[in-house]
Amino acid sequence: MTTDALVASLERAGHRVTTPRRVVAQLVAGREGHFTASDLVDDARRRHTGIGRATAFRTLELFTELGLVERVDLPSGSHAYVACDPAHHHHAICTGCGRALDVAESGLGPALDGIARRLDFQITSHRLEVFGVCAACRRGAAR
Amino acid sequence: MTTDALVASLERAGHRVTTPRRVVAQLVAGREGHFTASDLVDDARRRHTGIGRATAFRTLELFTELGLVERVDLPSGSHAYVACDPAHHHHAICTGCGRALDVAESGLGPALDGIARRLDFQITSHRLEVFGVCAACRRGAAR
DNA sequence: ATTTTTGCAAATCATTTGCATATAT
DNA sequence: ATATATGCAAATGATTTGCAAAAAT
Repeated sequence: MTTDALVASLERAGHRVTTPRRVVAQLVAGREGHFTASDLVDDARRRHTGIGRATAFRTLELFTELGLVERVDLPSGSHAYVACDPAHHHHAICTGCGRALDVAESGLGPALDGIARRLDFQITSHRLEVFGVCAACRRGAAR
Repeated sequence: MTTDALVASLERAGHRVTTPRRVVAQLVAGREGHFTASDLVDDARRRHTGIGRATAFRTLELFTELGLVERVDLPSGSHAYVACDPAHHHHAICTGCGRALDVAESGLGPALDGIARRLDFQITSHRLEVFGVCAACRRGAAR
């Protein structure tokens, strides 16, 4: 996800393109793995952007609404964000490098159908988070 | 999950069985749906148990470690707990009544295998949360 | 006796909000 | 011009921690 793509989406959705939002977009685009809101705030301060805490949170919230960023809950219980494609999907989060790989939806359908049927439960939404080690980290770790 | 079962598990795991822990066990056992730690603290105060905030959090953490209670992340992003069987499983959370139904693991395996293969990702754990409306609430709502 | 647990109050975090000012349209 | 967005600092909420006193083994 590039800075430009983030900014373009903002504009397309009718939000104002401001300098602070550009900066946050840049910080988000520059991230590899997942990060917390506070990570981003620290990042902003460290780089002497004049971005305030509130703006960082608000912009992150906005990006989340637009589906440009997704909020994930780590096993530790803390909240993190990852940049992502607007299409619906899930993430496989590598515990080695923190990167999030996109998981295509396919494959889950039958399992969800089974659950719905067995429990007589009408599913309206679901969330799958997969944790593990990515190929690169497996190779790296074996070094 | 009964108070006794919770207390018995505590004992079995070599933790001291204290009055505050009994009380928290009772409060947990008395809950129907999911609840936050703060809910429990309020509950404790309302009933004039002498339980402090810290104890409530610590006991909840202990129960979680023992697998007697599970921490779930609601779509809102807030943390909640549900009493549950120690066996590994997931929950289907009803947005109507807040109750959590147990989801047997079966059915997810193939989907996870597919994900692991497609992404070349070694899965170590995963979390599935399903949200929707249970049969009782559907009937109730249709009343 | 000894170790674990408790309650309290204070500390720490994360996140949100009010509001006057600044900025994008 | 006007609506929207910003920064600040203060408010809020959730959770954790230090520590002396209390309770369980």
